[in-house]
Amino acid sequence: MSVLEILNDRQKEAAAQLDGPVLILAGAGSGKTRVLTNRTAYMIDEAGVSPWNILAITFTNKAADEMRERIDRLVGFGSESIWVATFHSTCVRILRRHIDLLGFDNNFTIYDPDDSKSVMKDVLKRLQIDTKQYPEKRFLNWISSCKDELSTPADEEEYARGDYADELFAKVYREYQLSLQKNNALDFDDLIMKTVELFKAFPDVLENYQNRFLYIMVDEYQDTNTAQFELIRLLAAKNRNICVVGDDDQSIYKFRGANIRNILDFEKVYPDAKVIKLEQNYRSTQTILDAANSVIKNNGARKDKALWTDRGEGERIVFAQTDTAYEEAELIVDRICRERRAGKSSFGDNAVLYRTNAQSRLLEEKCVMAGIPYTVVGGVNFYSRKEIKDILAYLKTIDNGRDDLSVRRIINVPKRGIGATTIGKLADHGAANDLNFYECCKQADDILGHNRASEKIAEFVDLISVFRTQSEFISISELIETIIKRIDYEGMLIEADEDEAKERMENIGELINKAVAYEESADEPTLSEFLEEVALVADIDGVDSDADRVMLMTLHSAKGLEFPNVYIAGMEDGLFPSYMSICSDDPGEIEEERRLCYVGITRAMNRLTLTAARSRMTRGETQYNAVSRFINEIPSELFESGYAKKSAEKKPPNSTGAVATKVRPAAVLPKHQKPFIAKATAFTDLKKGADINLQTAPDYGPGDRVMHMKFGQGTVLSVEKGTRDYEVSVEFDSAGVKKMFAAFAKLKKI
DNA sequence: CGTACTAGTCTTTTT
DNA sequence: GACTAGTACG
Repeated sequence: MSVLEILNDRQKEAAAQLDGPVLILAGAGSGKTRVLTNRTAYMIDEAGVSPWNILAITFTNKAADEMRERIDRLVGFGSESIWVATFHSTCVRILRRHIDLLGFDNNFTIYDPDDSKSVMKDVLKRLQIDTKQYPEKRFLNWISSCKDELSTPADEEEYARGDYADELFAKVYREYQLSLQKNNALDFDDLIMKTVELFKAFPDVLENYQNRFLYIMVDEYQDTNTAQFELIRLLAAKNRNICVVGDDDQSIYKFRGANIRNILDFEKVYPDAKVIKLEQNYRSTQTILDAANSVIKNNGARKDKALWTDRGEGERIVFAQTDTAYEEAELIVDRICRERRAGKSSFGDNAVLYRTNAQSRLLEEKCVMAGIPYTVVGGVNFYSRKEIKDILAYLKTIDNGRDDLSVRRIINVPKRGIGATTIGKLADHGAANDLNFYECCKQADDILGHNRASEKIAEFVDLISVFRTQSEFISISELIETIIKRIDYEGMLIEADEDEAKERMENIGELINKAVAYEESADEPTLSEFLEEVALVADIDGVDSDADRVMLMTLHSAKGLEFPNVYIAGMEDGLFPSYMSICSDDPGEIEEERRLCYVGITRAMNRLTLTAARSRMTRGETQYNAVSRFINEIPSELFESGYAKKSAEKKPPNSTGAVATKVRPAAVLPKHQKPFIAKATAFTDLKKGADINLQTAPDYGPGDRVMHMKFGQGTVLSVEKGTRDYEVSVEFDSAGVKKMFAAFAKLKKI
């Protein structure tokens, strides 16, 4: 049976059209991932395309992993040699090989926004620019937009001509780039821009990739920016087999440079493009779709679409307004508990979505009080935690001594008696003699004279060189453990704050787990590659959608996901749509918020609950907000009666009968928990398939008690033989049921 | 050189 | 209200 068999006619058409440019306009819930995966399977199994010639680009690692897994289940073999990756990791992969052509070292480091900020501070200080008048953020945002648009410092200088402010910006941009280059570092935006630069400057390199990627697919095309558009255009220029999938109504990343014209004008750029619309929605009830459609139709320029479903009317939408944000959180938590007690849903069926991360706090508090297991997506990124950044700075220093930022971060962590004066002297010397900071440390004796300070520096240099030597012989996880022990990081944490220390050490434990997982999944694990994977992790990537937990996240993070029950909190004018968008002169800003609302509504499969509070605390001040205009855009007959009253206490009528509310579609998300980032496998080729080293069977079996580093004690439920490893399912006493690979989990029988 | 306090910022969303 | 960066002082 053909892999296309299970698709509907439109989907089939989209999947079977392999040659030439293809634009798939895929409405929310119309099965676009299914089309992409089955299209790929069709290429390999039925059209004789080599997996090696396929490139699939997504925005998040999570999406990439899911796509690979689903393809894997469809094709017999070879899926591991498809290049499935995010824009950023694709570019890193290419730059690692060729960036020396642009004057960088191939083992460059990737700076996160935090690092970029430090560099910017330094630049502004050097140029003696008053940060009160011109805050760093403004420069950084502006530089980021330049890079999204592929504009170089030279372009900006040219453009500025005479205007003082513009010239200042251009000068800062130039200085900032020089600083990065000196540190042998790239920021996130550079990854895309430099790759385009590389392809334009070295056509032979580009051709090499054009010859490899005969078939290119891009997911979430509505969110591409100019640089990404150009990257794809270049790669596809020779063979023109480019298939893009997206939904202009779900374009929600304009603030990050996404250009909605990329999808709206696809047919202008590729006049011979085949355009296919997927309009049948398999996710939501008619009521939910009606609500989504009635909101989005208030937007101007959009591709005409009419989503429909045969799932029936379903339950009405609930709207509830409370007096305070506190009560709002209570109401939501209350409903979730009640539903669950009534056997109508499990915790994992529910997601609470909101506009701003700050809203998560109250919801979290209420969940804790009610004893509800929950997961917050986003907020403070795991990798921006202090302890993680410290350890990573050690690793970066060991890996690439040219990264001044990392060296300076750890030179006095833990305290070694090396102060700001000493660091300043070394940094000045470095700037004057064009040396990087670590080199100056090595020559501290000459620079500072032989004294206490230079002795301390020498000790530090020794320490790093010992680690460097060790790193040649031991694994990354062992290296981390060695560092922790050698510098007594735990002791340092305990001294700083005993209560916090435990949690911080647990986070480091988690980092070690991730290092182990990486080493297991990579062909030839290297420290550089590990560091780059870690740099490109998104909040949503590590989320396990199968755990029975309520999910709390921003509307942005929710894109691409679906849940039986969705709550959208904070439906208030000034919060959602945001105050900024309401005040803006550009009506496009409200339209973007409306698309965000559309995304939120269409996440719901069976039931949608919208809530608002009359007052809430923002920045320590109480604000009184009106009900969101988006609520008024939904026809009142779609709401359950009792709308706008204190409908909290009112029992929802569940007599609609048309739709069974307990149905949990099988297609939600892949089953097994991903061992961290599987991106490394994205680039392995067929060699690996031939050389499968199956783990030896674990020494435990169903019923045995085992111990896990992070989750503590638990009971083994099952042990299944997978393709590369044994997949173990364990019920932990405190953490619930987890599925994991035996090799990564390092379970100990007890 | 290290600590403790203060002032300022943040809150729109993120690879 | 929380966190951070910068400053003054021991």
